[in-house]
Amino acid sequence: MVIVKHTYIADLKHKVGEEVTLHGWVYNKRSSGKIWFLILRDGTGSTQCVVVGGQVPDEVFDLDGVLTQESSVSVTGVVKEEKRAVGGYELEVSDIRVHQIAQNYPISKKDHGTAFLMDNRHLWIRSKRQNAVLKVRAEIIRACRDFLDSNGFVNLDTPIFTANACEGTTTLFETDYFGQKAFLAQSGQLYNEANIMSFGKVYCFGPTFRAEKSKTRRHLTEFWMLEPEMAYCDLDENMEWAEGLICHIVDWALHRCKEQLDSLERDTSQLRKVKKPFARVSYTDAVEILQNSGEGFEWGGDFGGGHETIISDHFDGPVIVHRFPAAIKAFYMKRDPEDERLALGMDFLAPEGYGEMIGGGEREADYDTLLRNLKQHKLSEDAFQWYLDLRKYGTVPHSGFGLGLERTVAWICGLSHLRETIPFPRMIYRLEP
RNA sequence: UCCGGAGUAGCUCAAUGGGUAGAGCGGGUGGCUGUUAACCACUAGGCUGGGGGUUCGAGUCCCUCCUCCGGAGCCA
Repeated sequence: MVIVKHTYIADLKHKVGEEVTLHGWVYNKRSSGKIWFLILRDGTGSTQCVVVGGQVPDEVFDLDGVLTQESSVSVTGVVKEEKRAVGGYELEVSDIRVHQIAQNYPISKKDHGTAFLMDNRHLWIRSKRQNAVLKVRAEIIRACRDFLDSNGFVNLDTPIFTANACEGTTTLFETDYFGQKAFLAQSGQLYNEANIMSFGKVYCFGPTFRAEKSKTRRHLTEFWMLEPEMAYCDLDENMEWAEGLICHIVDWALHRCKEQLDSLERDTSQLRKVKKPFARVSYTDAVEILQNSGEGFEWGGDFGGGHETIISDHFDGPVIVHRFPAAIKAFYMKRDPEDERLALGMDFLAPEGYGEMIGGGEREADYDTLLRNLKQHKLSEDAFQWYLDLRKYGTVPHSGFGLGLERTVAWICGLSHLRETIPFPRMIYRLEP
């Protein structure tokens, strides 16, 4: 069913010669005495509206001196093809209806600092650039769901209030749950592992919370994570799913977000190079790459952002790193049967220095081994009783991963900071607006 | 928590070796019939982040606190 309530700026090219009414906000205004120009934006784009003295009632013409940036107006006029207008079309105004005159809009047409813009995030999202980024975000979400939905995955969302830490290591936000301690979820994975035993392939997609006091452009305290989980799936197949998902996202964005990526001046040649199969490198070989590049890196450590960049630059494209030292990975990761020191984990590193987008791996499916790992990590056996149950009643090899949505948006859009990839970012020093 | 950097008009930034705080944008007033972050003229707007110190004199030098930005660690 299609509901058409009114005309949008994006549709003007199909309305040449017709009289339409646009509903939007004043983006800019230029006056030249007996003629003035109103740049209107409506969320789908912006267009120039021309107001000519003598061709409209005086009270409409006099709005030149009244309208301010971001005032809300409905503009009626005939659509005209016009080379002089940005976008190629303009509206010959016959009437303007004012909804409200905006007062002292704080964001001007000139440059602003990020601190000021973040304080005015509720207004900043109206800008063309933020509109483009957030549109790409919405399309990437569609791409993720489209890929999984059309590949037999069932979307089952997992709780945000949880009683326990999933990995024990990272800091969690604590809340009061009717007198009991509760934590905000940092992953839905453990619940996904229960769900796959009913549905085979599932995914959850929602906000997750990390109370780490990270202070970098690559971290938010609240971010969205897509987490697929598959029964009867080993590490190799897991990597193929991750690869397929990334390719689908990139493809989708290149086709459906052309206009947005153009306006963000994203060089898409790098994105076009993202093709299957991705390079795969073991942790051990990656360490060798680091050492050969002159980094004093020792086997057993975790990669930092700089290390990831060196590794992905070495492959000039996307790369999946696999089989990490078990000591630096979570208790639920399956050990490599060929080398007990290793865990069957994998990270997907995006090119151009964007680093880790995906982290995941094959899960430990054996009851006794999992119990031993729990104890080694000094986690409470009681709290994980239900999780251990999954290994008692028809356990199977299974794998999954988590994709950081905001990091993916930043990479696709070519942004240097995650704060622009979500409407209202939450960071260590940013809880408002 | 550690290491850098920055706080001056509503916003973005200037201010030579301490010596009367300026510009652009935005606001206000006026002008202009095709403007493209339009332009031109005039105009209002300041406890230089807070506190203390040195000095005849501090935006500038010293101490201290606060806030923000970038990076490290941790991670998606």
